[in-house]
Amino acid sequence: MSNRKILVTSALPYANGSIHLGHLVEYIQTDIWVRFQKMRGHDIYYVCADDTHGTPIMLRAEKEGITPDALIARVHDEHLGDFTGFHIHFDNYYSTHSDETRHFSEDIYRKLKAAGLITVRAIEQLYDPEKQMFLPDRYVKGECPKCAAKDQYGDACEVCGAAYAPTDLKNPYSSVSGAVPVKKSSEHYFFNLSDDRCVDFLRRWTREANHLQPEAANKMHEWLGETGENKLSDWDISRDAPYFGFEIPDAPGKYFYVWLDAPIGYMGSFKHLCIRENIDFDAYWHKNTETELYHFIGKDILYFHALFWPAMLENAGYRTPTQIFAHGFLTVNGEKMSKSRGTFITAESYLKQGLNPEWLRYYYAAKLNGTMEDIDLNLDDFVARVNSDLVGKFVNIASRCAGFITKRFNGKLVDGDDYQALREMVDERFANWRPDVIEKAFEERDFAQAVRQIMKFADEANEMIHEMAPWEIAKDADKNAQLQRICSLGIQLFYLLARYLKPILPDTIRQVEKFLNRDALTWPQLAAGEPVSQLLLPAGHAINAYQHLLTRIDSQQIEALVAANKQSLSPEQAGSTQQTTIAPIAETITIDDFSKIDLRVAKIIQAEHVAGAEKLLKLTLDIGSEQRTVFAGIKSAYDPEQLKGCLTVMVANLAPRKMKFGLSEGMVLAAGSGGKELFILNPDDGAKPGMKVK
RNA sequence: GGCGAAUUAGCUCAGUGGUUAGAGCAGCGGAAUCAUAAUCCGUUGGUCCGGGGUUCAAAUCCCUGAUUCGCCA
Repeated sequence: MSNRKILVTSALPYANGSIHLGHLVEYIQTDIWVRFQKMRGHDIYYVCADDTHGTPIMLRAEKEGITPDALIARVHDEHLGDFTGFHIHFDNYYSTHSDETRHFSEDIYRKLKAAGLITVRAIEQLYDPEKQMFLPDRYVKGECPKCAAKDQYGDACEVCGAAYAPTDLKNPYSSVSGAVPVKKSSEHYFFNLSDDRCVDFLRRWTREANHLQPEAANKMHEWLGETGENKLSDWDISRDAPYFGFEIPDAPGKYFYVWLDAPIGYMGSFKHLCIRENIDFDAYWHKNTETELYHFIGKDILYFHALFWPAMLENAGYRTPTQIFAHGFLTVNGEKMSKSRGTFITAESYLKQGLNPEWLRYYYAAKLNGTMEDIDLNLDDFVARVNSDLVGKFVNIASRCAGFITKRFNGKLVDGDDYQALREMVDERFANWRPDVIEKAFEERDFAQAVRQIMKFADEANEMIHEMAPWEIAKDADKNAQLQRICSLGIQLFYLLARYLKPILPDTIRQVEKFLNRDALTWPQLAAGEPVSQLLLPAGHAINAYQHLLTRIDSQQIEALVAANKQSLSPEQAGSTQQTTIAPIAETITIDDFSKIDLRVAKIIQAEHVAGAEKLLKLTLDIGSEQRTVFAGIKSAYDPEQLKGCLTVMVANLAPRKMKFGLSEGMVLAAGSGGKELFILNPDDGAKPGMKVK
């Protein structure tokens, strides 16, 4: 196979937060793939960096009373430490706040400008007069224009889900200073993504040469629209001072938006590596290069990597990525990671609790299949799977054979005719053991498939040892040769498995290399027609004494990990929650006003989903004298089944209202802000349907 | 509201028109004692989300509904 020249990146983690298990999906996925390619002898570089610019970094540094440079230097070290702890090996881990990244940002910008793809126009935004800065959407809070919920961010309402512009918020305030923001106009620089040159190029690029996974290509097609449709808008790439980033050439007080220089950070990091190791940068980034460039990313940032980024590169005269590999999100126990449940687990805490990073690497590998599907870290399954596969199956093979080899044969595996017999046995029994199946799965990032294959062979190896029962043979001194043959076979099979597992378990396999007295294991490669036995250790090879390679996970360790990551709501958070949920008391009314409302105890005799309704449940209520149909907006919090037979309270004299799904004859009473926070009223035991509530 | 994805055994997942739907783990019964209680054999377990359709044949293709998750408005 010819030597491929490959450059690989993982997305740049933001320098404003710790690495957690969700991040690690991507870095572990990338690292496994890179190690696999390295083992096969390809020239491959893996670069990454911290993404260091933008308002959040600036404000956080200010809050901590340090400079942004000091903040990003500290976080850089933390991130790199976390990655190293998980055996993620970068050829370079750099920072976007670097001369190299500045150079390419300016270079690309100038080329786009020269091509007439940059325009300047004034836009109006919210401005914090006290802090004297423009406010990103997330830094403006106020009341939702639709549902009036308080303390909502400037982009979307967390209560009703409405999306809007920050200027739509009622009673807006700056979450930086608390001041009331004012509208202010300023000039912004735009990359003309809607230009035909970009749109036509992207239409082509997103569809051809497997640049994107099929699911991703479909999504891009949705964003691009049909030919003739112009769905893309120009991209605002500038931000006004004060901003931590690179100032735009010839535009004093204007800075590149962090998302412009983030992907350019890939180039910056690689350039830095090139200088250090004397690599030809242009060979990898020149327009007509035959080198390969792959970006591993999360599906959330596809937009930037599959639209903005190739359009920028293409129009600035650089090569575009060979492929974008997007993965899904991580859930823990089937749910979003949650700080209150303790499933928002940081990389640091995992390592600090003394858990083996390779457990996680293996588990992720067993789940990753190269698609954009989310993957679930089920903690019980994690313990069972790792213990069973790695300790029970894989490591056990070495453990159960090595003792005899060391004690009885001084570490020496069979040679001569016995070696020949061993080879024949392997070829007969493992004729289907073709490296290309596993190799193809690794290449396609279908690690789950690779792991299934590898474990199937581990199962077969254990079965084979069991059939030959070396512990029986060992009792008969005359059968020494046979014993050595069986145990040599076990070790040989273990050796093969170790080679396949090396990209996933680099540290364990390093110990295996010592145990097997071998230099760095390479990828098993068989020419067509060559027998599997070609891959074995040579005749008469001597191994070292076995020391155990991997321990099992104790589920108590997992419990401790979750406990360590469990955050009870801080007083501050609890306070703000209260603020949002306790609405002010309304205007005083008289008893007569109240008595106009006829409240009745109602029994829910039927509750069902309403076809096509997002929030409604259809309830049939018994109020003694009659039955009523009521559509209630409580679907987000209640399952129809759990409501059947319950008693609640309804407004019985509310004017009926015609809804899309039928007539609603009253309403049931519920408390709460909405979503899951919704609680219907229950009368105390003894209440009967129809009773008046007063 | 529009678009898309997912839904298969207790758990995690294979299986894109072809025997009676599979694996690993868990469970149950047994064997074994080389191995860190690891291993091996046997076995229980399924409305393939529901309903309808196409077909000689459907987990698989089509329609429809439910649920979950995304993206867009």
